[in-house]
Amino acid sequence: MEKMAPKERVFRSAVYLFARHGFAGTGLRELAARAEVNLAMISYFYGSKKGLLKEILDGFFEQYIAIAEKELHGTDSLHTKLTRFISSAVRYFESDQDVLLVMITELPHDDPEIIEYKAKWAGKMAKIIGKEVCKPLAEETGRTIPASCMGPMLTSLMASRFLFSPLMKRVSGDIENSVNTESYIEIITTLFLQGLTAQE
Amino acid sequence: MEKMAPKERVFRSAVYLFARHGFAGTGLRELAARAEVNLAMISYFYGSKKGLLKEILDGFFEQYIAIAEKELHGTDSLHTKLTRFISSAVRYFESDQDVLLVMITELPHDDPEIIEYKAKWAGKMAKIIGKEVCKPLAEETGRTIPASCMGPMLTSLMASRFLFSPLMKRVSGDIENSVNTESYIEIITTLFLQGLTAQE
DNA sequence: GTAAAAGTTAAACAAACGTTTGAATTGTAG
DNA sequence: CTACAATTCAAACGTTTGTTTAACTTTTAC
Repeated sequence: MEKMAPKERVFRSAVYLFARHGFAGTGLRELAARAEVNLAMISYFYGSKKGLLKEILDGFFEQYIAIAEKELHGTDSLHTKLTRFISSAVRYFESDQDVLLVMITELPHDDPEIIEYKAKWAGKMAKIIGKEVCKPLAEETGRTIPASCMGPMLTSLMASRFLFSPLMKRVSGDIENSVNTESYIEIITTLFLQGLTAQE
Repeated sequence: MEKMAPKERVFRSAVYLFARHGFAGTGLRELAARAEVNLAMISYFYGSKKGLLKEILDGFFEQYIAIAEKELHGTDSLHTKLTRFISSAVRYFESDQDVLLVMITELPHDDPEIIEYKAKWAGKMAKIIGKEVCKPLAEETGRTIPASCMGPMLTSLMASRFLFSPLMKRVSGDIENSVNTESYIEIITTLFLQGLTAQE
């Protein structure tokens, strides 16, 4: 932490604290202390507390959508593409667990300054899912599931491990030891693929 | 709202506001105003702001676990029991969407006063899932998925619709019209059942 | 070397925070 | 009617909140 630039120290400390105390529950003085930075530097770097949150959310969605575009686009089979996407997305979630938690916990909140931001990204994601997943799926199996349903299902399922892990660590030892990331990816991949393509 | 008792007005207003602004983001004066109650009544009824949150979370977990115990227990097949559970749980989530959102958004936060509460309930739930879902599944298919992984997957999947709905409403019209609850239940039921019992 | 820019600081701002107090009001038994 | 308990109230408590100001230091550029 000492070798980082002050602006990045603030960013990382914010991610850490927002994930654990929530955005509104984190004070800027606590944040400044953890980042070892003067209080005024936060406003100097990010304009405001909400500006800092926006930058965190922007970073997450940018990467998440980049992964979706990269792994879901192309001429491969839906099965192959979804397998690739889930693997990449879960690995990214794991590498940035705190950012993921900030995104999820702030997802339903209706702050007018933040909500347009989230809606913009969600719309972008829905468009990709609709084109690359829902449409091919409908052609293959006849099942029409709208992107506004498919996207949340996929994201929630992939995030479930990390959303609950702070609690699960406390209830039954370290969760990391019970199911590693490889197994987790395999579980939800077969769950999703077999579940979607199954006819009843 | 006018015909309710003041204590319940406070409770419902708290659920409404916590779901939209977050727990830490909601001020007691704003809450008192919405509940049409004097500020001091909140402390009078619930002791403290955190006491109010505890009561909300308690109410959710109590009902959620009651549903799990009722629908998952018994001699029916795993398939039948899971179908029943998902149907009941999703319906409950829908009837109490705001409470569900409060629970999810407060899930990762590590307030020492609240965290034991959540861990207690999570442990109870994990025990039920382990006994009624994971064990039968292992006997049927040979797949061993620990409850600390299965529980979060199930809950997240069932909650996905409601976690994202505040955003999805804004991005593509009313989500309620695109996939109704019946279809949603059917989608995630077959997704989960076919996905779990599938051999690769 | 000097001037402009970028970075950093302590101090202060009004506003909002959760909580408490003690008096006033209302409801309930005896 | 009286007395006791439950409820409601306005007011104030001391903190903490996010943000801004103006002075100061360091870095950058010519």
